[in-house]
Amino acid sequence: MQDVDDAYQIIWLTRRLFRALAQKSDDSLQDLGISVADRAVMEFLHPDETLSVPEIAERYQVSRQHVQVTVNSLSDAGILVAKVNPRHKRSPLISLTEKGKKMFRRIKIRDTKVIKKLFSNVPEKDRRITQKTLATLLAELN
Amino acid sequence: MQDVDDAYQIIWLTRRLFRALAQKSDDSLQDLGISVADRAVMEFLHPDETLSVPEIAERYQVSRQHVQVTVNSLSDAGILVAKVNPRHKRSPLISLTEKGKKMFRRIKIRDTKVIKKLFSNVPEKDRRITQKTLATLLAELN
DNA sequence: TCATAATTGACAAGTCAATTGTCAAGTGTT
DNA sequence: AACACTTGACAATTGACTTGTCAATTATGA
Repeated sequence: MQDVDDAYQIIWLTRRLFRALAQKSDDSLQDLGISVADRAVMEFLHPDETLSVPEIAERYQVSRQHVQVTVNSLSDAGILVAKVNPRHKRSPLISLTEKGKKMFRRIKIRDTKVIKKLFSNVPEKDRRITQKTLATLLAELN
Repeated sequence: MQDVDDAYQIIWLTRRLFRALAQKSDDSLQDLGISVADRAVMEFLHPDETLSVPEIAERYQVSRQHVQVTVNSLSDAGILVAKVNPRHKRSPLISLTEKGKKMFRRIKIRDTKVIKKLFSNVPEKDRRITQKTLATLLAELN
């Protein structure tokens, strides 16, 4: 079973890592008053994407209702704007406001610092292979 | 920023993969009537570990209250037993019953099949590197 | 073109893994 | 014996989702 062993470990580590990362991410976003889910939505729109809610949901692979809620709350906070969608009166196009862009830039700068430190012991080649492996697994699952 | 790019991707993929795996895991465990959290606890006890609830919590890196709840429900289901702990009257030692062991063996066999298929396009060397990288990252976070 | 099907926003309720807090019983330490 | 820690039980809460339903809008295909 040697050959399945690493595979098992990878799956287990994914679970653990996810939780540890979510924790860290949460802490880091707390002072900005946004959640991990908010951040994810912002990522899809940064810097200049213009998408409808269902489009974001599709890329995020999450229910449109869920995205709707976070988009609404980010709009209330002045982080996103809805512009009229010529193709659909009921489904406006969402994008980041200036405030939203500035905020996301700040988030990314902070993240980059943390990530650099986090990966300081992982050689470039290993990063590439890991990235490729995880991407393969995700593709396989879909 | 090329050097941070793979790192970003790895983190993002971890999120996605986690959700996809949880989904899959959930489906696969459904007919046995156990949850992903239940499965995780069983894993710590399989095949012959004997641990108190706080000990499981520590290894799982999760609150003892959370473990307590799942241990209680698995005990009710006859999957775990509590034996008197000579060192602590209030904190019994938990282990798998025969039924629990049999169930976990079944789960593992199923998982192995799925995992083999899932990793069929990932060469052994890449698995090793990925496993090592994720372990490094997790260690770094703790 | 007109009926029917699909998409969408809003709202509601629920799920799942997990957390935090509190209490009382049990333990260990000085 | 006094005090601080550990533990199980119970309760409330959170965050990131899901599913379901309704009514408005848009797309389609006979």
